[in-house]
This record gives sequence, structure tokens and C-alpha cells, in this order.
Amino acid sequence: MDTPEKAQIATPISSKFEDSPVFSYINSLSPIKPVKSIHATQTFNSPIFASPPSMFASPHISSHKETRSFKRNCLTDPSRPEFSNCENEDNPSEGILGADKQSDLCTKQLRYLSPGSSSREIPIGACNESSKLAIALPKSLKYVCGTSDVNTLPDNNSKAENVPEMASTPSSLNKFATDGSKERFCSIESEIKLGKIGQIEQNKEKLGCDWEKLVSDAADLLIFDSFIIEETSDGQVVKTLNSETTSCASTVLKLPQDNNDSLQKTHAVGSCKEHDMESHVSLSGEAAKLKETNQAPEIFSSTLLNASNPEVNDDKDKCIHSGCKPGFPQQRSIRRLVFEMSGVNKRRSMYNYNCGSSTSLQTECNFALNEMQVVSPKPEKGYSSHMIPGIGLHLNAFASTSSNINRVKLETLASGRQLRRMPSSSYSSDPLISGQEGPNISLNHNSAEGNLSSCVNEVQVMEDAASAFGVIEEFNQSSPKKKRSKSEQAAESDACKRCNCKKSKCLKLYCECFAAGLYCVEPCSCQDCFNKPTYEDTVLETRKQIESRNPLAFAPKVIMSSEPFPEFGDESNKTPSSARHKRGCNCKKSSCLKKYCECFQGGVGCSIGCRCEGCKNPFGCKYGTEETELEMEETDTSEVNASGISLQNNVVQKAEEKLDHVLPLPHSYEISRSLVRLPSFFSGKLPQSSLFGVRSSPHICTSKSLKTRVSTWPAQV
DNA sequence: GAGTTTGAAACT
DNA sequence: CAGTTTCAAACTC
Repeated sequence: MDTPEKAQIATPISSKFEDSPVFSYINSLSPIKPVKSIHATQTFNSPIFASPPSMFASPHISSHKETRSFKRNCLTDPSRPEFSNCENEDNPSEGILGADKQSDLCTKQLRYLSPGSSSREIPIGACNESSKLAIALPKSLKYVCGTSDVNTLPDNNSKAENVPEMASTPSSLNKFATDGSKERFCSIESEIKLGKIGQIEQNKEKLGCDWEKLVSDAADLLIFDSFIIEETSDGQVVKTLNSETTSCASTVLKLPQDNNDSLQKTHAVGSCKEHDMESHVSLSGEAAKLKETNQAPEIFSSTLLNASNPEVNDDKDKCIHSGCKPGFPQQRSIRRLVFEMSGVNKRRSMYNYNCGSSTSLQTECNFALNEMQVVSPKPEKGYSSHMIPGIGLHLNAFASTSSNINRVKLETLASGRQLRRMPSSSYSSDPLISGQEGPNISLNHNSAEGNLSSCVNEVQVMEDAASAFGVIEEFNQSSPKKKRSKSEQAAESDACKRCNCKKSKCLKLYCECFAAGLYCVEPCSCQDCFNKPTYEDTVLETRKQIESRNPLAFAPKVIMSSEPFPEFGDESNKTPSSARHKRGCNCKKSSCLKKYCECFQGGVGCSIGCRCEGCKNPFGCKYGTEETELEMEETDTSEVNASGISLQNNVVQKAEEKLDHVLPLPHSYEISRSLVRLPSFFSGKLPQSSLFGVRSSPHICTSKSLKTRVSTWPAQV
């Protein structure tokens, strides 16, 4: 079920690679060349990854991590097409684990490796230390390939002990044998690195088939690491990284069948575990991988659950969210899991859509977001609770992107204000959500032209919207500080509050929680709720149905338009950005001035896509500047209530003021302003670092956060 | 807190 | 696709 995509992607690339003149040329070259070519390939494959020189090491690395997962998904490392195929990987394990475990095994492996991936992060330090890693890792990796090959073909004996059936296995291995390019690389590298890799070899032999299976992932991982190192390295920590990687991998290998144990053990590995957050990121990355690989959602979910829970528990104390109750973090994790699981399915569908067109932007964004979201096992500061209903978790995920984590931290450091705005700054551990994530973000930025950038924009939009709401909120409050803090408190206390469904059983889009891909939790006052882990199957099934009906049902409702809305004048930019509601509103009586209006609720202007009547959306009237202005005048002379048109004038202005206030950094300041004033300009063109580094706040991006901020003010309006 | 309004979601 | 119904959030009192 999962292989098709991979196969499709991997095979073509592989053949391409082999057929290309470059390939033959490489073959004729010295052993070292191939390595470089591989690197080049990776680099080439990861145009998205091409992260701009980052000022901070950690973000940089993070981006790579994310990149890696992405690479797997979209680009499929040409160097490992054979490996990419789960079937092939699993085959070797069949004898040991059984067919039913195959998918599980893949998943596990990915997961296991994820901790190892954390080692990548460790390498941050290591990276700095060693410049050779880039080479060493790939080599070791290659070596692995070679090994597997060797083991499979000539040296079955060694494995036979542990894995008698292995000998027959390896269609994948056979592939290796036949695949000259790969094999050659592997063998060559093996020869070169043989001395250094003795350790690995030993492990390999011990591990047997498992090793082979892991190799693919490990290879990817290692290569990735090397890649990272290559960029950042200048030292000689090659061994360190190898050892780390090895240890991680070995750990993984040793505990392939026991998810829980393996996970824990993996974390136990010092090198792998250095940072919980890091681990989370890795985990998320792996999760994304799994999704991409179409691994069984259940497996993933369960695994993730197991894996995440412990950490979540650890984070219990960290849950500073006022609304959070003891144990709530767990719930949140569960909720998130739901989303993740569903996200898997979603992603599949979405992924297909990505290839499409109209929805590609959104889809990809969602995709990325989903990944991020998935990864967010560590709801550090009540992020999940900050989701904005209707806007979609995707954004949330995006906000909480693992990549963001790093950046967010940096941001926090840069300006304390961020803390207030983004209490979840640390939450960053969350995914892609971050929205799919720091690294991802980097990727996004790098591929500025890509849809991902749009995703970023989306996030930004949400941020702006949130800010705008905050502005409105402040604007409407007589004693800003006091009331505001009050409202914020209320909002935060409400952050964990979710739905209030009575008849829908929380299995329809009416339900905020369900729509957001979350399980209902304690704060919900729903009745007869089925949106609980207990009814996981039902939830997933329902989601499926809804998605089958409308693939974008769970997609973000507010999307960033890469192109400004021509129909709008410059003033249309009253919207923080060129974001628009994906489907448009249909307001008739609210004049798009109340939260009944999804556009208004999302902090975006109405577009021609809206069927609203008498639109007065302060964020941008669908009729355009002229009409908006006209209406403003009319309202001015007539009955502009506090919430009405007056807001239109004030929203942008206040937003800017607030932004000024909020963003102490001149740089961010300028960006913010430009975002507000020049959506078209900003869309996809702002420097990544600017957008995400300064302004990307998971908190803001979360639908809940937005909601939270907004929740108090409409009434006041 | 109860009741009303509103528009999205769901249904036909 | 349009019309109607259902639903829950937003809003008012």
C-alpha cells in the first residue's frame, strides 16, 4: 500500500541516474568521485534544502533534518532507490519477523533511526568538530550498502547463523548486485573506509538482516548527516559522528521488534538523546517519513503514541498553559496523534494532489504542515490548545515546526516579547507544523519559489492576523493592559477549551476539535463525544469519509496566495498578507464583520471567491479598495459601530503600531510592516530568515492561538 | 446562563 | 448544483 509511491519515484530516478552520462563518467572515475557525486546529487536533489547560510548552527542542521525527510518524500535519494522500497527492505526480515511485521518493521526502523537522527543534531557539536564527517558518514553508509551486498551474495554464512532465511531474501540485495552504480559506490567506498569501518562491520554482522533493512534508512540518515556536516564542519569529529550514528543505529537494530523498548533505549543512547526536543524533531521527521512512505498509520500512531507519551509526560511540568490540567499534555499528545494518523491518510491524498495544480499550493502546505504536526510529540507549552478552529491544524503544525523550534528559540532570545506571543516557543518541537518546521521552514524558504514558501506565508499571515486581532483586542479595550491581561488569561484558560458539540458526536466538521484533527479533551463540553482515542477507528473512518467527500476538508481554510489578488487594489493589502479564505465566505447578514465570517475570523480579507453580501470585511473587502473605501465613508457618516468599519481603518494601522511595538528588532519591524502593507511583495520573496527567523511564531500560527486572541474581542466589538 | 443569530456543514 | 436542514459557534440580553 505504501510502496507504490516510492517505487514510482525511486525507480525513475534510479534509471535516470544510471542512464545519465554523468553516471557512466562517474563509474570510470576514481572511487572518491562517486562519493562526491552522491553528495552533489543530494545537494542537487535538495534544491529546497539549499538553505541559505544560516547564522545559527542549530537551525541549519535542523533544516537539514527536515530536508532529509523531505528528500525522502519528494525527491527520493537516487542513491538509494533500492532501499527506498520497503518491500525490499522487509523481505530480509520476513523470515525473522514475519510478513505482518514488515510494515511495522519499516516503521519501527524509521522510528528507531529517528533517535539516531538526533545524533545528527548532536553532531552540531560534532559537526563543528569534524569536517571529515561528510565523507566518513557517506562512506560508512556506502559501506553498509556494500556490506549488505557482500553479505547477501558471497557472505551469507555470517548471516545464516542469525538469519538463515536471509540468504533467500534479498531481492533487494540482488538488486544491489545488479545495480552497478550503487554497488560500485558501495564497494569502492567500502574498500576505502574498510579500515575505519571495522566496527560498523562487526555490528553489521551481528545485526544481520535487520541491519540490512536499517541500512536503507541508516544510509539515508548517514548521508544526510554527512551532508550536514559537510556544510558546517571544519573539524575532525568523523569518528564521533560515526560512533554516534553507529550506536544509535545499533541500538535500533538491537531492538527492532520492541517499539517501546527500542524507543526508550534509543533515547537512552546518550548520543542520540542529547536533546529531548531534538529527539522530538527527529521523531517527527521520522514520522513524516513514515507517512510519506505510507507506513501503516496505525503502527505509526501506536508507535508514536508510545514514543511520545513518555516525553509528553516529561513535559507535563512544562505545560504552563493555564488551561492545562495535569495529564492534559498527554491528552494533547493523543489528540495530536489523531491528527497525525489522520494526517497520514490525508497526506496520501494530499500528496497526490500536490502533483496537481490548483490545490497544489495548499496541498503542499498542508503536506508540510502535516509533517510538522505529526512530529510534534512534545506539546511543550500548550500549543495544541492554541489551535485556531477552522484555520486548520496544518498551520498549527507549521507553526510548531521542528525547524521552528530552533528559530523560535533564537527569536525568543532575541526578543523577550516573543515569549509572550509565543508561549509555545519551545513547542517548536512540534512539527512541521510547523507546520511543518524550522528545517522545513528553511527548506521552504530556500525554495522560495516553492509552495512551501507559500506555507510560510500562510503562517505569516496567521501571525499577522493574530496580531491584528490582538490589535483589535487592544483597540477595543479601555484599559488595555489590565483588560488585556485579563482577556489573555481568559483566552489561555480557554485555550484548552474546545468544542461544545451536542449532536454531532464530534465527528463532523462542525466540531472544532474534529475539524482540527484533534481528539476532544477534558476542556470540551461536548456530549456523546466519539472524538476520543477510544473511538480511534471511528474517528479515522469518519475522517476518511469526509475527506473522500472533500479532500480539502481538513486543509487550512486560510491560504496564502502567492499572487496578490489583482482584483483588489493596493488597499486590499489591509489583510496582513495576500492570504485568503480557501473557499470564501457566504455571509449575508454579518457583513463579514463578525466571526461568523470565516474570512474575518481568519483575519483575512474577502475575495472575489466569497459570496458574501454587503461585505465590509476590515481585512479586505471583496469589492476591492474603492468599494471598501466607499463603504468606509458611508459607514463613517452613518452607523459605524465599534466593530464595524472603524476597524477597517484601524486594523491595519493598529496592526502596524502593534507590530512596531511587538517587534523590537528593526529588521523584523520592517518585515512586519511590509507584510502588512505589501502582501504581494512579501509573498514568497522575503528572506527566509526574516520571515521565520523573526516572525515565525508557532503560537501565532496556531489556529487556537488565533482563536484565543480573537475570542475575547468580538463580543467587545 | 439562556436564548438568538449566523453561516458553515451536511443532507436531499 | 441548488435548496433545505442541521449544527455549533458567535453573539445578545
